[in-house]
Amino acid sequence: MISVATWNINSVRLRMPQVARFLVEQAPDVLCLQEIKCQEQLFPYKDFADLGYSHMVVHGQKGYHGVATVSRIPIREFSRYDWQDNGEARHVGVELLGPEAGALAGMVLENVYIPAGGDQPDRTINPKFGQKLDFLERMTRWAGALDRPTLIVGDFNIAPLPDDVYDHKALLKVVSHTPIEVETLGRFADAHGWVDIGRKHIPAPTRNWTWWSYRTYWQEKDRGRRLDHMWASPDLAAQTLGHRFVEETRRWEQPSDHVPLITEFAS
DNA sequence: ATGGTGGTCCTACCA
Repeated sequence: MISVATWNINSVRLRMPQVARFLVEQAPDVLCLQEIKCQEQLFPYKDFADLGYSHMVVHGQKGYHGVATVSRIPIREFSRYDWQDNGEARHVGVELLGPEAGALAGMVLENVYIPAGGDQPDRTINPKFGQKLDFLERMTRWAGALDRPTLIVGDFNIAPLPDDVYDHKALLKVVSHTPIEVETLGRFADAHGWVDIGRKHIPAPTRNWTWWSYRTYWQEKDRGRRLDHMWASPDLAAQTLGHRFVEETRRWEQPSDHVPLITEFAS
């Protein structure tokens, strides 16, 4: 069995103790991080190596965004797309290398941080919302040309299903759950036949939220959303053995506002 | 619940 995890960590340097605890307790073979919020030369390479994750591919940026994939299995950088066409570090892809990767050797693992999109769901008054939709359109064109088993994971910043939020009707006009975002994400899904691993193993309407606001009011009400996802090519999806999200990390000291997801594959 | 909290890096910007 090989396990792959994803976590929007909201500063990897600040939260390295939580990351270490997660790696020790859950022991995924590969971890994809989003919002590392540091340049590549400031990434805590030694901390990960000391934990056994000696293979690292980092796409960093000063202060904002940034993604990294760390692994106990050999990996090599495969891709680094700028789907927003503005230089922000929101993607890195790796290839899993054998023989440690077993049946997953040659699998491509794409780690993405889709833009949040600002507050107003109208591209004419909020350019960030337009950039989010354009980012998804570029991903869709890319996905239509894929020709090898791929797992795409990360913070999609969209909760697509009615049961992916605490109140479907109340959130229809809130960025992350608007019909235009859900439809645009749906076209991305159709472009490759992606399988939503979270909902394959935890079907709706069972709750599997991955994000809770830091704001006190929302936390007290326990109002979350499923913004983080792991989507697999159809052939790869047939190899999944299990999937879980580790909600308890949201209650740890000085937590990220997102929780990690883990998928297990037959190997 | 148009208020509110938290990150980076020092002044706003991003989520």
